[in-house]
Amino acid sequence: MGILRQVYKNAVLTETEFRIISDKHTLITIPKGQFLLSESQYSKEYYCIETGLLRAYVIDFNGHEITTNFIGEGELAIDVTSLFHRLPAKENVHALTDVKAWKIEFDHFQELYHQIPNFNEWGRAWMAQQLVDLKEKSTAMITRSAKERYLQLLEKSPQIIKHAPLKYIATYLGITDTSLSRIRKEIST
Amino acid sequence: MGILRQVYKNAVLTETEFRIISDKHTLITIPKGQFLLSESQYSKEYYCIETGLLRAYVIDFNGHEITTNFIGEGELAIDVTSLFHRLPAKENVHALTDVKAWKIEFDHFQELYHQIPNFNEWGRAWMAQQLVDLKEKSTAMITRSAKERYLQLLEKSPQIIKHAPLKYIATYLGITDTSLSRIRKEIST
DNA sequence: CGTGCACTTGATTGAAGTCAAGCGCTGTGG
DNA sequence: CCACAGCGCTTGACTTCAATCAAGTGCACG
Repeated sequence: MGILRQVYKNAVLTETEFRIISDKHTLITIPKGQFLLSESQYSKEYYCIETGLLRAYVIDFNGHEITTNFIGEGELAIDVTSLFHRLPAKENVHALTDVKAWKIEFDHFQELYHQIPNFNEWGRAWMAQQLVDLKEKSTAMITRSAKERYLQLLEKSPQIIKHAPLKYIATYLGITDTSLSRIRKEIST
Repeated sequence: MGILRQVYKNAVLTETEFRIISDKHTLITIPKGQFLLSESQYSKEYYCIETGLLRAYVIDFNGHEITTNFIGEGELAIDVTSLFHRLPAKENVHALTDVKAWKIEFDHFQELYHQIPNFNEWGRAWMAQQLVDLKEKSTAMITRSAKERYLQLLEKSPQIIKHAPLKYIATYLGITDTSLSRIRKEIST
């Protein structure tokens, strides 16, 4: 409830519109370890995270998992391609902790999207923001050392460092778990 | 003209709708070297490229240019953040060759976006595709060697390798011009 | 109690960066 | 018309960051 206000806070909505939107969301719980989405499945909904932490990852060409994203409170667990392009998902999403989340069906989302112009605007703004974030991560990969990227993540999202296992954080940062372990050692001194 | 059909080919439009949309575009020419957009400016339009090649880049924290994108025929030169969030641009965009492009004002785009639902859908699909492409580039940065990334670019976009100077391609691939020169040498044997 | 998982640590290797010099164009001004 | 400055690219010598391989520790859990 509170979290939905936060998720949609950048949407310019009347109280009635917000009610219409939030009524389409249902609260669910996801036990630690469970998958919200697996590769090659079709995604039919997205989730606004109320509490807990999730991880999205892909399998690379030699079978290694690469963490592409962590999804925490107030963020959306969504596979944009699968949902909007109606294609099989390339990503896997699973819960790193027990999770409470508000689920919304794509069909409902689609109705609201066409019915409420400011919800439509919100959707575009959200996508634009995703692009910005990803671009920033990309340039950081080029211009920053592994240690700097770790420190940046630590500052920006301490709850990830706190709750996610080292090996998942390592592939998110684009390094091996060995290197991340050494970085931590170096920092703690 | 032809290129606009290509740009909007994934939009489900009636002939009339397509006409309404393409009428809002005006053909312009951009001489080699000229900037379409500079850092800290506000972007008020976007461009569908008819012919030629452009480069987008950012300046990193120690003053180096990092190429974030090349934009060629049938692609869009656009700063999503600046245009949609009405914020100063973080990117610079300039022409690597003489360029012909169809320009459209954001205000016109915005009208069409609200007036033609399938144009709206097209916009969302385009953004979703941008996200996919950027994610792919990100994971390639982690999982592929510099040489592999270069070969991938060579295969997918030979016109970039052909027309862009080595130093621009290097920062796009996340390496130095020295390294790219060595990679080329190695490949040519 | 032992098997597996998360993480650490050491030794070595390797990919790419840095610094610096040099080559071949092009373009411009004396 | 030549001189030389600047740019785009190459090459060599050396360094460095992170990967790899391998062993070891501590802890959770069946």
